[in-house]
Amino acid sequence: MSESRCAAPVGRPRAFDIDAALEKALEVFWRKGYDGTSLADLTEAMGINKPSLYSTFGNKDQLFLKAIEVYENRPCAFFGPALAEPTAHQVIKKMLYGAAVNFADKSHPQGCVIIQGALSCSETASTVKEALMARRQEGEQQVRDRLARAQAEGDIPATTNVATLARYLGTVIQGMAIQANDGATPEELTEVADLALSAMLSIIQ
Amino acid sequence: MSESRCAAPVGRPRAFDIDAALEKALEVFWRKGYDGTSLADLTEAMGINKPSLYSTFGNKDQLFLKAIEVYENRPCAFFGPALAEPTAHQVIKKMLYGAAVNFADKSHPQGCVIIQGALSCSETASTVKEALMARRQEGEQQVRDRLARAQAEGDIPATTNVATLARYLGTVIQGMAIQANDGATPEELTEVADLALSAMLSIIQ
DNA sequence: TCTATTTTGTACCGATTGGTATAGTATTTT
DNA sequence: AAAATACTATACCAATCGGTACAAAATAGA
Repeated sequence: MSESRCAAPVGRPRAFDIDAALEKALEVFWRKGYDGTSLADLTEAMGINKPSLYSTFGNKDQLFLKAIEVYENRPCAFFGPALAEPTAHQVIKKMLYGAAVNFADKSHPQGCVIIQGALSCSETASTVKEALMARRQEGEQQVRDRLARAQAEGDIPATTNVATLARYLGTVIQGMAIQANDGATPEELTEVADLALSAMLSIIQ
Repeated sequence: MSESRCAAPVGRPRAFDIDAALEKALEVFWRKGYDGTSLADLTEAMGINKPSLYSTFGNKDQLFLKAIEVYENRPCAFFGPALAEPTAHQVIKKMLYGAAVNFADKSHPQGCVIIQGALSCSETASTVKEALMARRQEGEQQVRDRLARAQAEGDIPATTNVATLARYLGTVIQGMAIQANDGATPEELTEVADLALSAMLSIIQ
């Protein structure tokens, strides 16, 4: 009758909290990017030493990938709920305002780690670069699918090109990440969101 | 009667063309970012060795700054002419379509080195990061000033907030840089530009 | 208490980082 | 031809890079 999980493990107990350490790692990657983050940066921020890091998380690449999973579930948790809104109008609105407020939030690094974590980078970062690119494209795909559903439901005119609409939404959100990096406030980004929203509403009626 | 310039200099002549070497350096920085680019990357691409690089360009920081000057004058030469257009409508249009075509141009790295060259980066890159941030903000300031002039000339309604309009334009252009990095084609970015343009036109009449 | 097991801290690995000293070479000036 | 000057090539520097070997330490089960 082996314990399914959470059994007291044999051996010396881990002296740190995996999730808390991951959040620290995320913050460093978010602020400095993959190339700009050293193992020393990570171990210092996480409060652990290199053997613990490697035995727990694999290597720098895998730690980065686990950190951005935390990012998607915690700091950037506006995306999924926005998609689940009942109307296209509300989906778009929640997404734009969510990004505006979240990207400029001063309680963590500004912008979005999925956008800026490994944009222009070395060859050694190509794995994580491609992972981030894939996530961005998947996000846009999800928006496209959601808008196509709205179109099928009669929520968006049949003449509207939802692919272009989704790409436009992605573009504005990605631009807001850069703006947040340059110090834009939540209020300033919300004004941008207002403008983008009215543009999209004029198209989906 | 000292020659004012271009006199045959004394000593062993330089074996490479400074401007051509700068263009090669720009391409590497553009593709890999400041942190992701090593001195070895640079010397290989430029076809020179390190002492030549250091005696001619100073150091990695200064080489980067000189490379982005080349960028502004050559590959990214749509910005200045767009500002010089006679009407706000034409300024905005030229800028959006210029970015759309330029950022996705496959004859050089995609996107914009001023946006992606040192976004999230190490502390050693903070000098160039701040230089890039300043250029972005100056660019937005120039757009804002140009739109304010258009407003004074009656080209834009007095009720329009030109600061928000300029920030929105900057946001869309910065977002298009990310889209270009993700493989968006000139046509796809032009569709985004179409949408952004119609949104702005509906505001400036 | 003893053994098995796991994590921790230190110390280390070769490779690479940005940057430079030095000697040799190619040119202009005298 | 000789001297002065400036660039090039090699070889090197300390520091840091990502990653690991190894032994001490801390726990569970017997």
